[in-house]
Formats: sequence, C-alpha cells, structure tokens
Amino acid sequence: MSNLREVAQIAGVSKTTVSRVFSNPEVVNEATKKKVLEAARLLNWQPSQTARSLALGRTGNLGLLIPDISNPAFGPPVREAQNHARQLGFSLFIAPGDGQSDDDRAMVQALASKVDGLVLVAPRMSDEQLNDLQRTAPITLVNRISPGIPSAVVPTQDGMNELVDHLVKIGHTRIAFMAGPTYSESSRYREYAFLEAIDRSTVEGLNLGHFLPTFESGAQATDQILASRATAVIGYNDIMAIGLMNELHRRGIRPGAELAIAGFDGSWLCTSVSPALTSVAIPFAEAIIAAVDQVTNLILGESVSENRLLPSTLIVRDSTPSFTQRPQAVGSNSRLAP
Amino acid sequence: MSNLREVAQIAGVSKTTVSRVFSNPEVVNEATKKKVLEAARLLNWQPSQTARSLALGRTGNLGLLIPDISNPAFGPPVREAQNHARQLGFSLFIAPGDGQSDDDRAMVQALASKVDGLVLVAPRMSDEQLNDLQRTAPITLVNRISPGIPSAVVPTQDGMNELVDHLVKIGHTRIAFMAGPTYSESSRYREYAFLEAIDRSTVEGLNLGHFLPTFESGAQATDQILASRATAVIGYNDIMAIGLMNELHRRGIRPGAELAIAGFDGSWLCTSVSPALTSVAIPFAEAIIAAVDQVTNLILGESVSENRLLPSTLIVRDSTPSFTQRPQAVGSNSRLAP
DNA sequence: ATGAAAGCGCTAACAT
DNA sequence: ATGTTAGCGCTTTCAT
Repeated sequence: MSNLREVAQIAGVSKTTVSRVFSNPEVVNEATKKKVLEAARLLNWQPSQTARSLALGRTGNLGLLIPDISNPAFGPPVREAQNHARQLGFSLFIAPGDGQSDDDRAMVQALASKVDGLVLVAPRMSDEQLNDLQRTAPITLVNRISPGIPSAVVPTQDGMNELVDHLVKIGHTRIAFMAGPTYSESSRYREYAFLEAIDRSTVEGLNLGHFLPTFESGAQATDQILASRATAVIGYNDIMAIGLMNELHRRGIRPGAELAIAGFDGSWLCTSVSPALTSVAIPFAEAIIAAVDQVTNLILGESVSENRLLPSTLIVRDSTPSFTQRPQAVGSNSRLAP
Repeated sequence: MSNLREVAQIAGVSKTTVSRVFSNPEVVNEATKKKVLEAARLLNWQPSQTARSLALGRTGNLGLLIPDISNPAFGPPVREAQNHARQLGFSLFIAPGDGQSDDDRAMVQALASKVDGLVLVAPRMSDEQLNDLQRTAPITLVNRISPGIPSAVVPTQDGMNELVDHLVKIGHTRIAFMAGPTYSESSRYREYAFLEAIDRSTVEGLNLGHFLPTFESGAQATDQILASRATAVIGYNDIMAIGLMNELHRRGIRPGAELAIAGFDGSWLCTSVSPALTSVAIPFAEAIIAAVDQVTNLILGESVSENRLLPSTLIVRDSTPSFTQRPQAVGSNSRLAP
C-alpha cells in the first residue's frame, strides 16, 4: 500500500496536513481537505494503524478475557462490551479461555502486548500472576478480587442466599451443590457462599464435590445426586444444571417435579430447556462494561473507582416449582410436602 | 516502559544484538544472550509489538468474523481456530457480528486495518463489499462463495438432501422449513437447498418464511407450523429449532412424538435439550481452520487452493423418531403411520 | 558473532 | 491554515 508521503505529494500538501485530515479534520481548510481526501481515495490509502500506534504510544485496543466462549452466558455481554468500547474509541479483542484449563496465561500474555489494557473476567490466575500481568498493561477484573486491581464484581453471597431461601421456602430441607473446578475462583466463591447460606438456614446442605463446568459434568453427578436423597440441586453454573436436567430426562425422572434444579449465570439457555431453569442471573454485560470503563480510565490516566458492586437477580422458573404447584413427587427421591 | 536501547546499554551490547536475542536467538553467543536476557528481566522489558509490526510490515494478527457469538455452534470452533492460528505464529482477533443485523461491515472495517488478514464466516455483505474489503487486507471466506476469494465451504445441498431423505424414510410426507433472515447468505443457501431437496423427493414441502435466527423466532413460528399440518419441521439453525421445541413443550405438545424437528449446525445445544435434536452438523472448526491456513498463505504470498469443500454430517437424534419407535401421534397434528 | 546506520509510516511540537 | 523537523521502538542490510 501507499503511504502518507505519496498522498501528500499527489495532493500537493505536506505530510502533516494529510495527517491532520485524518486525525483532526476540523482544523484544516475545506478545499485542501477535499484535495487530500481525493488523493487518498485515488491511492486507496488509509493511515497505517501500526505506524499510528507507534507514534501515539497507544494501540487503541483493549483485550477481554472470557473464561469460556462456548458458554452462552458470555455471548451477549461480549457484544455489548465491544460496542461500548468502540464508543470510547477502542477496539475490543477477545481472548477465549478454554473453559476447562486451569491457566489462561498463555492466551492472555499474547494479547497483553498488543493492547493498551485488559479486562479479565473471572481469570484463572493467582494474585501474583495478575500482578505480573499488570506490569505489562493496565488491567481490571470482573467477578474476581485481587489486591490493588480495580474490579467490577457481583457479590455471590446475596444471590446464593436468595436462592437457598427460595428453595427452603418452597419446602426443601436437603439441598445439594455441584461445585465447579477448584481452579476457578468463581466456583470457590459460590461454593463458599453455598455453605454460608446453608449455615444461616435451617436446612441440610450437601456439597457434591468439584466438577468441570461442562454439560457432561451435570450428567456425571447424577448418580451421586440421586443417592444423596437431596430434593434440590444447585449447579455452579447453568450449563452444569442443564446437563443434570438432561440426564434426568434421559432416565425418565422429571426435573422440577421430582428434583428441583437451579443454576447460576442466568444465560439465555435457562429458557431454552424444559422446565425452564431457575437461576441467579449475573449482570455480566453491566459488569464488563463497568470494567471497560475502568481500564480506559486507567489508560487515560484518570482516577478509577476501586471496586464496583453490581447486584445479581434471582429468577425463579419452573425447575423449582413450589410443592403446591407440582405433581406429587414419586420414586426414590420422593418426599412429603411439608 | 523501557526500550531496546536501554536494555542494550545495560547489557553493554548494541541494539542490534538485543533485537536478535528476541527474534533470532540461535545466531547470538550464549554468554551475550544471557547478559541481554538478564538486562531485559531487570527492566521488565519485552519488545514492543507495535514497533515490531511497523518495522516488519506485519502485525502478526488475524481477524475472524463470526456472525453470532451467542450461537453455541461457534464457541468451540473459535477456540480451535485460535489455537491453530497461534501455532502459525498469529494472534486471532474476533469480531462478533451481532447475529441480527444485516451489516457486519462496521465491525469488520475496524478490524481490517489492525490485522494482516481476515477470515469471514458467512459474512452478511455483498460481493462488492467483500471486494472492497479485500483491498485493505487479504480475506478468505467460510460458508460463503464470492468470485476471486478463496473459501472453505460445507455444501448445503448434500446435508439437506440427507436430512429430507431421512424424514421421508421415517414416514413424513409434509415437511416445513423455517428460513433465516433474507440478508443471510447461509439461510438463502439452505432455503434453496430445501426446495431442491423437496423437488427431488416425493413429498410436500412448505416454506414457512423468513425469521430472525433466534430462539424466540422458533416460538413465533409455532402457530403457523401447527396450522400447516406439517409433520416435520426443519429449522434454519439449531437455535430456531430448539426455540420451536421449547414452545411446543410449553403448549403440551410433544416434540419428536407429535412433531418431528430438525436443525442445522450440530452445536452442542442439540444434546442439551429433550428430545435431543436431529441436526446437520457443520464442521465449522475444520472449515475455519482451513480458511485460516488460506489467509496465512495469502499473507505469506504463497499459493492458495481456491475452494476447500468439507462434508456435513447428518446426526439423527430423538427429535425425529421413526414411526415404529415413537408413540402414536395425537391431536391436530396426528397422522397415521404409513 | 556483533555493530552502525537507515528506515518502517505516522504524529506532534514548533515555527511561519 | 500549513509546513519543518524530530522522533515513536524496532528490524535489517551491510560492514567488521
């Protein structure tokens, strides 16, 4: 491709003028502007972003680490964040964690050197690793707290309390929890919150252990759940809950009716299954957008509010019917209505 | 951050040597290499990608346009493609089309100037617009054909024929099709393929018209489908098919048993619903990887095979049971087994 | 094996 | 309103 100099030559102006036409158009004369634009079009030229970045010391790029791009919970938020970033004058590049590995670093490191700042959603990294990263580029966190790093988080405890309270209210006295992998901070938060919620309640809680955050894990846990005689199960995320639901279907056990199920995230998947899944909806879009605002402020050297808090919302659906609504439970998991 | 010169100074070598340590290490003496590395670590320095890009004339970045990042069909392929790209020495940046707009250009244009090449998956752009884009950066296409642009495509007709043949074989004589939006080339391909498949069959086909490729559209079409007296419905994609399935559930109509349903894409969503969705699986991962290979070849100035063809696979699941397997159909959609 | 010097394409003072 | 000049931080011939 041609370059600024050639355009300047053809337009009969200096390089500076050409530069200005593309970065600060108001300041240049209409007539000369037209000449320059004409020359540029003639050569099919547009400013090299790379050269621009070098001169400016900024790429205009932001990196976004998503733990699992296959998780429908993240699709819509990513799009919103991208639009938001563009409005701020930044391009947003996505690094998809693989959802099942305990280390996002390889992916993120590659990105870090190509962007002005990073937003990490529930990163699977130690505080120390986050600190290292921070020396390469400014970062902010979503649903993760680490000393000295701004973040936007949705407190887990509130949502978990609400969910457990709901289950108790509709009559459950033995509630199980499928935790995600141990390397996931999010899962640890939720696991801890579950135990807390049970503590402050009057019912029995049962931690089924750790599973990969996949659809298959839900099925995998089924035997254990049925044996546990719990009447309600909470999944670390919607995907696992739905995996369980599906396996129950397969075995001829009616989810909702015979075993109450709830998830976390509130992805659109919840309403794509039958019965629709009760879930604690996490406002990922808002959180990520808040974090994007934080990094851009960090980048521009402006002050940044340390920790934004955003509320979750319990969305009750058919997978946790109250006893009056649902058919009498039967089978090995049956229990009497209170 | 510090720069190459400072590192050179501290290590007591020239800039050139430092540069070589990071781009062509074999060629420099072990001892000096160690000194340089030491100095770099001391300053926490790593080469500026931007400066590097400018000098090399290449960014080392690839852009990937995905029509709808919320569609589970694309999550896993994107991850695979990213890994593949990294192995080729490129970072892959994702541009999420919004899935419902008729124009991906804004998003793509921004990317185009920041990458060495682009892979466009089923782009919603005219051939002309694609040609314009091509003047900014080399591009290759997935599931889209445009004159003069290399592509990796999965022929639609074969998959559609297989699917229709299957439905006919299990006894259906009136098959409906929910098309996607008119601006989607993919949908047009599939719509056309459906009509062709019906033509060469002995059964009746029914085109229900165009819908947004969303979960909600599936529900939206339900009335029309029930009124149509079709016994089988093919959705433009899995999401729409599952939306329909869900709505049937809500109305107390049993998908599979009372109305056969099939989708396209073969996303993991298919096995997350009950009954599991029959679908024509599209090997997006392979196709995107092939396209990535094509762009990188284009970038490196190597020769490129014009059009890679990849086969789809019909995956029959419980949403299209044969009559002998499924309960006798009842209600307004009832029909006699052949 | 290492260094000197020119240049990648743009922006930003600082003139005029 | 426009032009001059000096970089931004790296790579790369070409010497040595």
